[in-house]
Amino acid sequence: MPKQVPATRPGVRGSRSGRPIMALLDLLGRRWTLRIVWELREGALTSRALRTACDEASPTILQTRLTELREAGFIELTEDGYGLTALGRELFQTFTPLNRFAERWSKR
Amino acid sequence: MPKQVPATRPGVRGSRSGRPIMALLDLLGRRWTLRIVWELREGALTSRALRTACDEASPTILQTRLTELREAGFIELTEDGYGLTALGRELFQTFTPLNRFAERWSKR
DNA sequence: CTCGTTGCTACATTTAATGTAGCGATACGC
DNA sequence: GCGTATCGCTACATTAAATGTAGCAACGAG
Repeated sequence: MPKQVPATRPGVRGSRSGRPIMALLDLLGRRWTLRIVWELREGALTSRALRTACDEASPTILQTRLTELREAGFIELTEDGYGLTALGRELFQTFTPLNRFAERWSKR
Repeated sequence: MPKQVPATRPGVRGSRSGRPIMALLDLLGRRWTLRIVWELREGALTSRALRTACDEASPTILQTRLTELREAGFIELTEDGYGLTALGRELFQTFTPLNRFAERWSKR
């Protein structure tokens, strides 16, 4: 009996509730997803540069996440490499405050 | 050769860069973590109620995440069940805009 | 043609998550 | 006292996901 699987959007769990936030939280709550968006914040990176930026994460999972993020419309492959779409930049900005928060959190 | 493992804070990867945001992104980028914080947004839940809210996620992983989130100082176990700490509520608020964004995203 | 880099994939190994069951502790009514 | 119901939490076998290594085809530069 699959648990989170039956998604209405391919590969995105939690969609069955009809609450988009669940699908989004599920997508972002996969390993490296947040990190990828974060690393692309200042401009496009080639897939290999991105891999380096992501602590040499395995190309397998990086590719998987890149595909998911592309299907979600957050990133795109341009001639400069992978970059955030307008939507992706919007997404990034919604958790920009996280950076400031992380600084305070680390000092707790 | 362990990849993300050598954390300075137990169980939190990405800390070696010294950038707190990496440790935070890593912690939040684990399955169910974001969801748990989300589900506790309106008040404490017992572990079983939380499990129900989280689509019957397995108690094993829920317990793991709850422990991690407690060590991170985001949640605590009170007499009402698990609830967000002051820090946890702060964290939640940093990605509150995500909800509004998710609505727009789902209509793309 | 050769060399280097791109995006991307195969595949075996290792790690994480799932699903089911059940523990001890606490609190109820009986 | 005796059920019995819930709490937080754990054991453990199964299944799914991530890792690490290697290498592909395609393109451009020299």
